[in-house]
Amino acid sequence: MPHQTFFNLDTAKREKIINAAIDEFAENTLETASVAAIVSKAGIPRGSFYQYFDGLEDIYEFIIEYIGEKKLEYLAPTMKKVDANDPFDVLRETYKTAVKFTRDQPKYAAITNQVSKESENTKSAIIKRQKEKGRAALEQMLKKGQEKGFIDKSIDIKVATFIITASNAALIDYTLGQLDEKDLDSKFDYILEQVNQVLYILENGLRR
Amino acid sequence: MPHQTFFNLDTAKREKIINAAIDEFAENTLETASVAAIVSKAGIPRGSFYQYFDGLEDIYEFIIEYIGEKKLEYLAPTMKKVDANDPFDVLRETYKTAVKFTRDQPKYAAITNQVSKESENTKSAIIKRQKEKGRAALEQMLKKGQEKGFIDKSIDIKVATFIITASNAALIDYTLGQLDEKDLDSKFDYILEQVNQVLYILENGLRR
Amino acid sequence: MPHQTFFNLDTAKREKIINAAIDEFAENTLETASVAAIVSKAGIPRGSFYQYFDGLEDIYEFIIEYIGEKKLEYLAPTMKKVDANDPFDVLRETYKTAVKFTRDQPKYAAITNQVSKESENTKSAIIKRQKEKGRAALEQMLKKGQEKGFIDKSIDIKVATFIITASNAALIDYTLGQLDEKDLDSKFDYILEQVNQVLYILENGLRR
Amino acid sequence: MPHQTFFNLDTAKREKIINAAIDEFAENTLETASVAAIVSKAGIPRGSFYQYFDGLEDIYEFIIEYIGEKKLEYLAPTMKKVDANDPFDVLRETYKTAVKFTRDQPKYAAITNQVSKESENTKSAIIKRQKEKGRAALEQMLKKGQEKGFIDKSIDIKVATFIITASNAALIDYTLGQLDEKDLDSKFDYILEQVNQVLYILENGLRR
DNA sequence: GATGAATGAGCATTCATTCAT
DNA sequence: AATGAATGAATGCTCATTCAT
Repeated sequence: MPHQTFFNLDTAKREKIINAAIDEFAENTLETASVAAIVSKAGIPRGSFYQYFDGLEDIYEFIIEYIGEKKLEYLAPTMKKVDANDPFDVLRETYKTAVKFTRDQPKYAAITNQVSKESENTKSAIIKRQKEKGRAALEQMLKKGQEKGFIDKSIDIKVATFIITASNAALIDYTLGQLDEKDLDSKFDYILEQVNQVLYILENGLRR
Repeated sequence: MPHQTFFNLDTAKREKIINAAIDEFAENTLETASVAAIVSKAGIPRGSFYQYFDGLEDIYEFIIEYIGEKKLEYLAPTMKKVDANDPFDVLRETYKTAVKFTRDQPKYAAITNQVSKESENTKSAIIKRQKEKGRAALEQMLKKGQEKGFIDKSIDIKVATFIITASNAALIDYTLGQLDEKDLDSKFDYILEQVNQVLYILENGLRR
Repeated sequence: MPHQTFFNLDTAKREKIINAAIDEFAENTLETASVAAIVSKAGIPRGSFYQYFDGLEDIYEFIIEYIGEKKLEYLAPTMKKVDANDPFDVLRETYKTAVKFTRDQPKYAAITNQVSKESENTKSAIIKRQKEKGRAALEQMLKKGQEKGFIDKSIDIKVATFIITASNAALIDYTLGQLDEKDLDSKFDYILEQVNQVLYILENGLRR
Repeated sequence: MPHQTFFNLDTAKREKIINAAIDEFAENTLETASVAAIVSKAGIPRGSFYQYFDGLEDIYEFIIEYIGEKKLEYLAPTMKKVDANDPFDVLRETYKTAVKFTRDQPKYAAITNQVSKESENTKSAIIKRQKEKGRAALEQMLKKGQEKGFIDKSIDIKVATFIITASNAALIDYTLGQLDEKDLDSKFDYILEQVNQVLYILENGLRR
């Protein structure tokens, strides 16, 4: 966890540091990222960095958490609609929102993407928790759908969550790769079309 | 690509080097792996390494290819059965075989697993090709299934391949994490059960 | 020398700082001690430290002097008995008292011990003075013993002081090492026995 | 222990490194010495240093051992004379030789001096061993003297060794301090005079 | 006077790669 | 072709001290 000193900083400076770190972690894993790059991007002295953080891992975990919250905030309104709707419609919309998030915040998505690729048996408690959080939100949604009779009762919701999570992560990764390029808008439509097809299969697979 | 000098080596020495590299890459990504560790494990002089390879990336790509072939050899017999059978039975068996491969050759599987996590827009042509190869084999299988009327005609086979690949990669990752532990056999059965549930959903989703 | 600000502090705070410094210097030399550790142990802000002291060396010298006084207070009553007694009995008792001091105040002794190891040509005036003080007290005692005819007249008292100081410092060091352990009491008796043997030799060497 | 690579170096280079290290350790403790200073003095690249040694501690221990041997070589001829002579004559000569060593090789002596000041309960096995070696040589000498009836039978030789070692170390330290200055020769004579007085006391203390 | 953040020099260490033998 | 030493850039991190509030 960052030291109190970090939270005492004025917002502008804190954001400069956060953005520098996001830049670095969007382009690097924890292993290839460097403190040197972050302090240089943020324009702060090396020593200050260590007054705010324990080290690279510390800021990494902070950023993971920070981005995780942003993504959840982005997706939550959509996912909440499950109470009043067919869960497959909500799922479809959620997928779309996730793809939009990737388009609008590619750096954030790149980091989220890394987390999703982290091995299930990672040592980092924060990454574990973050992965769990994402899964939990989806699981909750599916459970409700099953209770309301939309989803085949014989299906283990944990397994369903597993497949959807995996498919979604793969889609995000695919999207990130595509969106590097320029003709962003046509690509975007094409991706949403693919999303629909993925959902067509999953819906068939799950629906009662 | 390794230099000719590497292929001129007698088999024993070449394998010593290959095994050392496999050991290293099973426990490390390209970024965290080190030439130092490989030459030390292989017991060859540092200079020799550079006489055989251009550098770390060079041997990495060689190993990726090497392992990819091994895995394909392992899976091919199962996948070929598609000509005479219900493709879902074959898919089920293929999943099982993939999980067995993970159990029997955890180092190989760990490396394969890394490849599957490599971003779609990786710069490495070899990794791209390797990922493509795996996908192609599966796609071929599904296409046949669709032609024979087992799979819903309206489904885009590329998308189906996408979901199955993603689900499978996630399963392998999950399996690798579990198989670290001791009560291997009971774990193994449990994993196969999960595989069946995943397949139940996918089958429902795809079958005509 | 500490600034006036330090002496203006209320006793409780001043002692908190002194104790923190004693802790640090008991486990470290000047070179390995750190301001960081002292302020952390004392629970005072970094900036305050520099308002009280010029730096590490400043507080070090203050502590050396502080401890030196404590030790002298501890030993003085014993050493003063020389007026009415055989100086060798007093010397014997002084050695014992020094060993007791080590047992009762191991931190103080550890610091004293460091001073005694400081090179004769140290640059620090305070350490020089402190070493000199200890020597002077002993020299005074021996001189009286020689005047009263207990000590061989042909012996240079400075040289006698030299040997006794060296032997005593070595004994204290030895004692500190032993007293780390648990069976303190039996160790303690053993050490006093060694002290007696050292004194047997010195007495033979010095007595008329 | 230094790596084999270090011993493979040609003598000139190896000695350049040894001398650089001796320079550094003569003026510093292990804590204040730096790899940076050694490589700069030796004129070798930073990386080479780590190809020869594990780190600062490694070269430190090597130097301690190296110097220890040099000193023993220097003193051994003198100490061996004990077989045919009064041990007190030999002790006197040994002290003189030790002082000469200090004058002739002040850097070596400075390092030896540091070792002698190392706490009895040091963690370094090499320092422990080195201290023990010095003690053992002296103890051997005294034991022979006692057997031949020169030394009081009731004296514990270990204790005698203890006092002599302590006195000698203090003398060396004193000598090093004095020899910094210029009028080396007159100082030297003065020191030898002090040595004689120390020995006068010790001889009285020990002789039968 | 109290505070605690800012600063950047300094350190040990690792590493891939080159090069001389 | 084999060898293994040479190289120096790069990294994470600590620290005493200064400075602004």
